[in-house]
Amino acid sequence: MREFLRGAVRLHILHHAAEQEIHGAWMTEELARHGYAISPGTLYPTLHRLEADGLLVSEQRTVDGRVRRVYRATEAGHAALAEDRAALAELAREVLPKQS
Amino acid sequence: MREFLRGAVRLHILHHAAEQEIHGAWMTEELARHGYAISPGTLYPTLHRLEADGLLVSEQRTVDGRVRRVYRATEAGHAALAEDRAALAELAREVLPKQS
DNA sequence: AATCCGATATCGGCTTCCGATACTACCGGC
DNA sequence: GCCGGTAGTATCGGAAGCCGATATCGGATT
Repeated sequence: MREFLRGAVRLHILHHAAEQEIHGAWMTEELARHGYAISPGTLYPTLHRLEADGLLVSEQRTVDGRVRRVYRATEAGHAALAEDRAALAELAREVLPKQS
Repeated sequence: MREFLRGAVRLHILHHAAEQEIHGAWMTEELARHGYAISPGTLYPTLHRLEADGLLVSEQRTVDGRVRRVYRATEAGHAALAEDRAALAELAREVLPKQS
């Protein structure tokens, strides 16, 4: 059984897409940097889903002669991020002992 | 797409099973109290999985003439709880702004 | 012994996961 | 201007998980 990886990935994506443009490969690295190994078979469908749900918008862009699909959070994406953060904070309050 | 409900449920279960005996119906209420609506079709398989993974042990017990299956966390369950808490804390540190 | 009730278990259809593989577009070398 | 390399994205297919609905179970009540 996997822990809350799914939610963590979603949160990270929204978190970063809310303040800068992201793209799949970069997101993969960023997540790996935080210890989350995500396979392309999970990441790309997740991005597509977030876009289909209206939380992200994407645009094809060419950078250094490479084609990328860059994403940014929509207004709804920002709202969803805020909600998720609140849920996370509450969860932390509930099951985390005292605290830093 | 669902947020980190799955992980939250797991965490809550381990959290409570680590300090007292729990049973399915009670856990359902407790989760509902915190805003998590979980269906029996999710909860019971989850409990079974946690037990199959050696994180919980169960025992049939009769309380007030009602049969319950009560669960407690094993040693491995406590360890898993600690890990999950650490992961949660790190996630919170990463994506939560400053602090409450 | 029939019924009720709290509690647990299972079923079926759907969504999601994720490793592997394929595709696309651009590059440099020659 | 073809060829292999490479970065990045997409898809496929089997397995796992989700969850509403329904079934089952065991003790209590009458």
